[in-house]
Amino acid sequence: MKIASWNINGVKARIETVLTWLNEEKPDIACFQEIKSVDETFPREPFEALGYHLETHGQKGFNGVAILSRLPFEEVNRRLPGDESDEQARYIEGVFATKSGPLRIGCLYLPNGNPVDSEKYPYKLRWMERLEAHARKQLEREEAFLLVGDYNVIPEARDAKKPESWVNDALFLPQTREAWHRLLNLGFTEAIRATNDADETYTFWDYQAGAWPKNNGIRIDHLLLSAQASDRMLATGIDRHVRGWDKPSDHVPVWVQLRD
DNA sequence: ATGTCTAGTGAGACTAGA
Repeated sequence: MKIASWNINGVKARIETVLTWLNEEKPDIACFQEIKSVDETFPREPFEALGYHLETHGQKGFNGVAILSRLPFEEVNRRLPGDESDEQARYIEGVFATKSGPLRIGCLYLPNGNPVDSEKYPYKLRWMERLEAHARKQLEREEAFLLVGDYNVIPEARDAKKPESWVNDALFLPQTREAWHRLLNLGFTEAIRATNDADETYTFWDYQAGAWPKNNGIRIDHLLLSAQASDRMLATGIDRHVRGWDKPSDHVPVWVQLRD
């Protein structure tokens, strides 16, 4: 089965692009970030018409996450635990029954964190601590567990065309990458890098300054797999061509195929 | 070439967030 993640940058502005991609790539499960819609006005019908079950966790104006699945949801959890005062819609988790046992997928939109001298950077780091605590707890289940989404983390210099321009950015600061490595070191496999060692492997190109035609990209969308999930990994991919379509998101889909 | 896009507000020559 194919599990994809994509920051779509607004579901209403992207509906035709997203439907075209779903018809082309036919993921079994698709995790979307930045839906920029409240749950009540999310355009459910075109996705349900393609046979998807759909669970959303949105808010007004920005952020927001959603999971589409051909399999029915056995369980849905909204919000990342650890801070009841956090109002930002950045995490939704679904559980599905598969032939090989339960499959648990967390869909996350990790805070950007810029500017770093504002309250936004400490919020990002606290959010990463909460994600690590949640991941540690869920890994104890010893299930196939995936944490996928827009991490807003550039793991290494080779994950940016121009790493020098990111050295003081919240996506690449040492504290950000340390938190990323603490998460990975709980025992996750980073699916893209485990299967693709190529340079210039990116998932985001800014709308500004001709970033796409210059291939001035960064790799910030990631698929983290528990041991039980990575044992079933067959293939991964980045749907880079989608960035060249009309009305593109600034991110492209990333996906992993698991043995059923 | 710091060259864009989306949603919200309320009607902008706007703002926030990314």
